Amino acid sequence: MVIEKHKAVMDDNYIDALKALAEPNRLRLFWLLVHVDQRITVAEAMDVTGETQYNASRSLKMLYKTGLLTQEKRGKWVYYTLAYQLEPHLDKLIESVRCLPKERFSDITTRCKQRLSMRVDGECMIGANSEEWLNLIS
Amino acid sequence: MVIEKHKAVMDDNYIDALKALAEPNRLRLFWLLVHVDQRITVAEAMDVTGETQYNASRSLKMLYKTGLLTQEKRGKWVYYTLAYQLEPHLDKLIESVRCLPKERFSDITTRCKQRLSMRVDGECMIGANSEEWLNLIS
DNA sequence: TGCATACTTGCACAGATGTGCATCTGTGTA
DNA sequence: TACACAGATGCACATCTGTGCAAGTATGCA
Repeated sequence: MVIEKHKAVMDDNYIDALKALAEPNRLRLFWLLVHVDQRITVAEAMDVTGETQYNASRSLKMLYKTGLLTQEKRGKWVYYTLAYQLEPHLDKLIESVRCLPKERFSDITTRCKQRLSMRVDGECMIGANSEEWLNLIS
Repeated sequence: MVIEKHKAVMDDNYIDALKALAEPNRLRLFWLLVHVDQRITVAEAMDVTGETQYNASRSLKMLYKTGLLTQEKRGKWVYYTLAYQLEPHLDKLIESVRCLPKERFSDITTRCKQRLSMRVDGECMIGANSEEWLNLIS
């Protein structure tokens, strides 16, 4: 029974990772984190993806819980980053996402670069839906 | 708009593959097809996994529709086989499944070998839940 | 041609999942 | 200490998904 439970837990982790990625918005967000090679805050994710605060927060949190992302709290900001040195099957899963055609995500890539350009010394300073951001993308 | 639609279709294919694998029973079945290096019929899948005819059929069909499996009809039997030479992101996805710890699937592996031993000249000859099969595993 | 068998599919229902709204927690700042 | 803001979470509801049941399709055999 203990073994059964252990198996179930291990299974669930991988299953949960697949489920987390099997949703277009989360896949886009994760693809971004795979390619941008940068930590990102919830507020930045909101601006880049155009999602609500709820969705951005939940999406990042979900990916974090599966082990695909790491979390780092800095003051009132929370940075999420692509995890490294994972188990082989999770590493391969990330590789799979990395291989997705870039053309699908060209819009999100541009917006992300714009948003990151608003950082100061590599730190996020401005919240979501700010005047500065709206001017930048208009 | 045409581009939008094209993007959606391409996305959906990968998304559907992730969804198809994000279900424990289908993941087990697919893992088996990745490792057994053999085509398999719905009836054999039923015996090996213990699933109903409905589930075995639907699971294989779903995996087939995502492109992860190929289908070959031979008389009244339908063989499903792992697909090769796929797009990079799908290939990596299969690699990911291949990397899953074998211990989780030791039971299903044993049963599959037993079931395949009932073949004649490499062909499936006996349906699901047969006397011969029930004797073999008892 | 009639029947058994292998597989697929439509239907109904229970459980899981995504989303908007509102609220709550935690942190920085005046 | 009071307030503003980043982020997390509970609730209600619509949608999606897995499953059992039963009927339908297709193939082989007598």
